[in-house]
Amino acid sequence: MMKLFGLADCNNFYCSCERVFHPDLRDKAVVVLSNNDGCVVARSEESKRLGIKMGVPFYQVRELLERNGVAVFSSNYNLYGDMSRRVMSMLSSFFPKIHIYSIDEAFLDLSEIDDVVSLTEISRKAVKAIYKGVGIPVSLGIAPTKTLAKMASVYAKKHKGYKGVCVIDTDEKREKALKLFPIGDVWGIGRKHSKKLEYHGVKTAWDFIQKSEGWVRKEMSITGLRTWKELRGESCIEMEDDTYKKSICTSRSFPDQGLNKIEDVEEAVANFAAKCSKKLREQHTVCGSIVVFAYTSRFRDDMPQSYINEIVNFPVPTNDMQEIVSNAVDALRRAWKTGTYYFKKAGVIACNVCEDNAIQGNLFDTVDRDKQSALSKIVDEINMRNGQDTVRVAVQGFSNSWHMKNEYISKQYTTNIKDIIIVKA
DNA sequence: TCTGGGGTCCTAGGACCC
DNA sequence: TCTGGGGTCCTAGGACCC
Repeated sequence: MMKLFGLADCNNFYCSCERVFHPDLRDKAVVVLSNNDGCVVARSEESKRLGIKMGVPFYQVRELLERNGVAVFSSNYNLYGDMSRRVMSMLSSFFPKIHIYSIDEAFLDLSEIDDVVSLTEISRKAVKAIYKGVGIPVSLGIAPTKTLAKMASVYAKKHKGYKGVCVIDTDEKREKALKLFPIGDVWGIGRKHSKKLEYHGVKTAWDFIQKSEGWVRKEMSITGLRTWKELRGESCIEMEDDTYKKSICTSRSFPDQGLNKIEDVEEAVANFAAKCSKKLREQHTVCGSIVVFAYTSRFRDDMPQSYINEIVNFPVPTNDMQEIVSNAVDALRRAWKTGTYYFKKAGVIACNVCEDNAIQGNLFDTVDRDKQSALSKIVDEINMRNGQDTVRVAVQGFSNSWHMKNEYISKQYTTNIKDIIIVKA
């Protein structure tokens, strides 16, 4: 009996989400833009064929998109998050142990299953059911290691004949798959390593595993070696336990030229800090410190540059909104330099995150913790019932100067009652 | 003119100690 | 002040992922 991993990957996820609510776009070119409509972050197959690259700035391809009648959407994370939850919940009804890896991917623990034939059948059933139930096409790869399962999912997506499921369970299949797989597409091999490997004559994943263990260790450190071993069929990356995030970041770019007034940046930072505290509470953790950062556009060498990076250490780890927000704003004020700078991006990072049941008391701690955490909890509840940010700390403000631009946003079909779709009889 | 957001892990090098 | 080995801890930066 062979231990196997599965990887379920939603095809062109954001585009597929938009298509669910625009069935007329099912075979048309679609792209989804990042926040502020800055870059292209998702492309349908048709858009990829037009030569639109991942991450390209929107303004550089705007004309090409218009000329080809490509449907353009601003990113709608409420919608994608909700669709993701639906896909994951259906997946876990077919496979008992899954680990959600990203908004559109999940690893499956298939160690209990020893019959590959029935496994393939179940997997095809799952793919079919998710498409029927949620409307999202999913590709499923199955193999003895996570890296190979990722590779298998790419084949499952590329070749219709697989019916959404590709299994690499023998050495012959593995060799064939590796020989056809470009080294830069391997999970764990990024741009830098791929360039270096190509320089050394490595074009495919197969070429890579012909290199010696010592060479790989020396040139690519132990992470590269892990990828090498996984491609050879030796599993090194196990299923993770569901744990909490070790750092939590909330940040945004500001539209147009950016913000130069401290009040505006303060307001943004206050909101980022509040959001961080909420994320901390949601995963039942506290943070020992935060970093407040803000910087000007690196693309504008004609304008003065500034980089703020201010750390706050808390006497006792906290997830309290009031405490995190006021400290973040103080830190920004402390680090603010005189002069005119247009800040293009800012954010708050919560660091030294640990579980909230393990807080160590501190002699100099003066805040009433129980009272504060009760307050935060009430704030979260009210916001959940009545919509985001119903209750806020004063400095979070209501001005609109730092908010995002999203000209092409679709509606909140699944999460906002006002936008519920109307079915015609 | 307009260039995303949120993570993890590893390593090298500096500070500091004996 | 210079010389020297060896250890730990921290941080910045790099590389990767989606």
